[in-house]
Amino acid sequence: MTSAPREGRAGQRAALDALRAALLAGDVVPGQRLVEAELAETFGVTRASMRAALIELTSEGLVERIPHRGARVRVVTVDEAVAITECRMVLEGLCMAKAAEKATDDQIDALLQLGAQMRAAVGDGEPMKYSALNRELHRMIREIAEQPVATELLERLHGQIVRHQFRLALRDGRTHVSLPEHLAIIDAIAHRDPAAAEAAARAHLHSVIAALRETES
Amino acid sequence: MTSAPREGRAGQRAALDALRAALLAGDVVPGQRLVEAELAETFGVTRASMRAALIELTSEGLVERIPHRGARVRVVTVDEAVAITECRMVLEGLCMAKAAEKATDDQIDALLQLGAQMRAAVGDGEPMKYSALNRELHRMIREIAEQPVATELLERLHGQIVRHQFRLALRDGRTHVSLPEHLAIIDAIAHRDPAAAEAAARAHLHSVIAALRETES
DNA sequence: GTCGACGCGATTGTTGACAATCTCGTACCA
DNA sequence: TGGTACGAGATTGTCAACAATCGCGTCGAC
Repeated sequence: MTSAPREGRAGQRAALDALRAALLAGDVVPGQRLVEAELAETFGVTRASMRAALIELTSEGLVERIPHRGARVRVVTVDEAVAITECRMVLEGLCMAKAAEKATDDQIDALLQLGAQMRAAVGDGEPMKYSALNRELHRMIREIAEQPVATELLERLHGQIVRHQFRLALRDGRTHVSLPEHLAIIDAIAHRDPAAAEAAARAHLHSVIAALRETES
Repeated sequence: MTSAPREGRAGQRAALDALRAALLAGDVVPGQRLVEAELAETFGVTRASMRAALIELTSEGLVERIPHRGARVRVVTVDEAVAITECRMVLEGLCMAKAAEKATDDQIDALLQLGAQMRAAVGDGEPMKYSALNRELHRMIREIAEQPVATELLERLHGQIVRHQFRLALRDGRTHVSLPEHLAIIDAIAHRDPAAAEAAARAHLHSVIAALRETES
């Protein structure tokens, strides 16, 4: 269990990972105040360690810190989520173009297999499984692309909008829109066509942006 | 002067800004050790404040911190600089496309005027002035694009490669390659052509990447 | 009755001291 | 002579107490 508080030892790292996990899992609601002393006791570390963790999470964009007024869970508006997704769009496009250039035959086989699993998950009406496969697909593509900078940026940006992503995934019929877009990406990489891969990535995230905008009624 | 050490007051922010300025200005050589106590005394803040600043600068990618072994100025290899520039390429492309969509007549006038100044600076053989105008151009475009997320990412990435940028700017004839690329970007935005603006941005940074690669002999 | 000043409780920011860990030079041994 | 164990010094990580600041409720004046 990562939630087991370890007294003192490696306090900062423990506090950082524990709080980040809690934020990404949605255990704390956006806008909620994050009082240093309170969190420190919860996670079994000292206030200094928790303070360092909060500073780092602020840099990651998960937490908002105002001088002398404390930290809160950062609230990401729909407009910000759109801006973030626009950045993800071009960065994913870069990764997928590079993946199309670099993919080995084995890696392409793995991608095709993953695509088949995703198709099956949608056919069987298993959105949670589809979502997990989706994450695995993106992770695998980033691994193939070998673009560490883009990978880090994408992971950071992803962390900021997990809440919105989650809400999107719940929408009915979302998987039926998403699936062919992902299959198109896999197809383009399988054909080693960087331009098509980038275009497919952009088309996919354009669709995500449109869906995001629909939620702001 | 921002470099004047203010005792105690707003220690963390002061330490952060002071050290970041020193790193960006190249006052400390890459790989150099950054001892907390030493820096704290230099900048007139406490060790805790300097520690917080180092954590934040680590997240910004300017500093490398190893547990129990201290912090050092991060060294960015040419390969990393290329990867960073690839990311900048797609993000700048996004900004310029958006700028082409959103630019007002006044803003286009300002861009054209800046372009004329840049042309003049190159003609007069003033690379430092050209470099300053260059930065101003990119800043202005980001302002027009109104894409805060991309802007922040670009500034962060830029900070990591100032040293390489600086070395590039010194190369003879670099401005004569760079100028027409920038003028093409301005032209595309002035014509409100997002696709052309993005293509011009990419062409420019492709050229920067090629120049970077040439430096790794 | 409304507006502004004051003070209290809560929370963050800072300080100095202490403990844990690492680096590097030195001595010892095969 | 080469290699390993040891220890001193330096540096980071941790801790608890103290000072500064902020939000908010209360009180008083007009």
